[in-house]
Amino acid sequence: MSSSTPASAVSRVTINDVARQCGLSIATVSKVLNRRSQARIPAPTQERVLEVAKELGYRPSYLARALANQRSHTIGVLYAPPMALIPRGIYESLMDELDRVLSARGYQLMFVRLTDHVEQWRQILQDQRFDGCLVLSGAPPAVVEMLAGSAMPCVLVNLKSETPLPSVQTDDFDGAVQVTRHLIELGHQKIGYYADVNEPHYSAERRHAGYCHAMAEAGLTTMEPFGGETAALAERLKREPGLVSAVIAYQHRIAVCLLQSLWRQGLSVPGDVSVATFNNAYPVEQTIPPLTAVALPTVEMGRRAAEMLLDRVERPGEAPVEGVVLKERLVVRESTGPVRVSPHSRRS
Amino acid sequence: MSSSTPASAVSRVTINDVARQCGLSIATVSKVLNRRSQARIPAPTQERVLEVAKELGYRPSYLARALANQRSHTIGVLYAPPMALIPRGIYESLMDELDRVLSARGYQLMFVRLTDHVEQWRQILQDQRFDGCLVLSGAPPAVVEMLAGSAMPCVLVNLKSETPLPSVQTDDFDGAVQVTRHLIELGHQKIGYYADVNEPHYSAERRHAGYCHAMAEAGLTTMEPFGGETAALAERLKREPGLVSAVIAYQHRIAVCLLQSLWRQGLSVPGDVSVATFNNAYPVEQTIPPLTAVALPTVEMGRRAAEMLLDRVERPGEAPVEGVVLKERLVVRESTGPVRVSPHSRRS
DNA sequence: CTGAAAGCGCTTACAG
DNA sequence: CTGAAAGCGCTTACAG
Repeated sequence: MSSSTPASAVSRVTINDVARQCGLSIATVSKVLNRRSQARIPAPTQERVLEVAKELGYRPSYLARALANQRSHTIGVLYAPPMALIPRGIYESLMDELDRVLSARGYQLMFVRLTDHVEQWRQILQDQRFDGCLVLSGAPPAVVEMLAGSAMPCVLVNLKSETPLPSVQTDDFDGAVQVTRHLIELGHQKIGYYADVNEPHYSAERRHAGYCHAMAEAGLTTMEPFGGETAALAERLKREPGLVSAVIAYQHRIAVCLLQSLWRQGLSVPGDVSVATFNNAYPVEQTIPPLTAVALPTVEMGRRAAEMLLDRVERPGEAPVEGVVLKERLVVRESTGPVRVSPHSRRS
Repeated sequence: MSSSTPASAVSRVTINDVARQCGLSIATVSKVLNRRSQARIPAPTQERVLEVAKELGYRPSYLARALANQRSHTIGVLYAPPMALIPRGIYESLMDELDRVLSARGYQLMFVRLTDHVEQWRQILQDQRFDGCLVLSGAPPAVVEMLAGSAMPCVLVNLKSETPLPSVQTDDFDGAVQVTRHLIELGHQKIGYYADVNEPHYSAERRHAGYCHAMAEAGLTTMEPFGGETAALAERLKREPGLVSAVIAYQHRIAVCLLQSLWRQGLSVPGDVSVATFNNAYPVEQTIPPLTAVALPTVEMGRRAAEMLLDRVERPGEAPVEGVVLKERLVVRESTGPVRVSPHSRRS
């Protein structure tokens, strides 16, 4: 086998082989295989083509077909490391739904890592391999700008941009209001908010704003958000028992860490302090105790993003730029409970 | 804009535009752009081509290039749902490394869900879009068979097959021996093994065999593996305090559940029972207490798999079928501790 | 050093 | 109803 012949191309059967075997032209074979209704081809001919194609194990070349059609039926999914290849948590089910919807309509997903090497992805985004693309949160502004200036249909997923591009976002303000009200209803008055300093995502300010809104609405005083390491926060909560009786953590990963840090300090949840968070993603159900969390509508996000994108791909220029904002839903578990009269005085 | 013109194709600049602008043929432009060393093209000509290409924003078409070269520089990653789109835990860093190595060598990854709809993926695997593929554990035997019968270069990742195909696996037997010995050194004698009934993976028997081996080696009696729900197991451990002083769980997810179930029963870890597991993946470091776990060499798995595949893609027919088996490494944390003389008699 | 031409494997007006 | 031919955008012997 010569090194210039890819193994995958060995003795490949093409449309020519099928045509020859049938004694027909490739044009006719193509029409039969693509079920062009306007070309009325007699049933017997059709059957023969189908039969021969099957017999020969003919598979149309994706590359040739895409080139001729000027359409690849491939959608790019753009994401930025250091996020893991597939961003953790919420994206699992979102991706699954995206893939489900798109593959049902004949499209394939291709993932693109947005590395520092700008030329690499810029190339990929412009080399005709995608019919459209989905941009996940975390993508650098340069990507969004480039797409805004190009004709490539795209939808931003869980991402906000200055440039007007279609997007699917979540109502984090409302989610934050929901979880804060939940704590207030449990009798909490001193409720802290634990921000994630590493997160430039749009939800950061919306969640904090929602928390502030719900607190003000109930006539409660908002505190300066906590930050830094969970260990330091837990230690402080231990030292200052009356500081807060509940903490809302910006997202599930830091909430999980916080539970561990509180455990190390001997503080019980929700006995000494209630903990609630955002993102109803693994492992919030398996923590000790299970975490009360605001669930993002991940499946719906995936579905809407996929549909919006396909609309643009299949009817370019028709769909207006729209920003969909989906509601979140509170899932109450055991990490939040009624406030105690005397905050962990027992222990301290 | 006509609906027959994809938005992404609008006013696309091709090699013809560049050639015309330069007053050269497309052949020459192609040579310059591909840096064909044998064709000695004068520096001034080269510069002009490069300049014009840049000025026009020319990007070679992936489809045309791949079709002409009979090489797509795209690698398929085959995985099976119900596994999440990206299988959880260990695959995050494995995928990241795969992608890193492959993209450094000019290849892109494309993910393919192996759904029930067999024709769909069979099509994709044979339509010339991939130069090779990686098959992740969980893929149905039908996929492996098909690949074994085709000329497509492929490597099985963390997957065992009847058919002789190149693969990267882990030494789960040895990993199990390591963790069992660790518990034995801590003084444990009654060590249980908690199997995952839903897991047909090859590691299942190897891990159990390694456990049996280490137990026998120390002259200890192996018990029948536990199974079923973690809640039931925890309840049983509560009822029968002397049953075991340590449990090895088949994988991290069930270990995380087990910790929660033990907590519900009021059993302390490692005070009442030590817990160890496999897969040093999120969230084993954040659990209460942090889990002792056998780490799979995920980064090395990714690297080896990528390299083995590229060898086959770039020099077809040369590389022999090989099965690489990589060592695992024990990471000791707080969920395992010395055996207690009187097993949680305090409580029961 | 450069280019005309064939080829990669399809699709699609268009003409018969 | 069927097929010759042009076209999708490249690469690569081959000839000059």
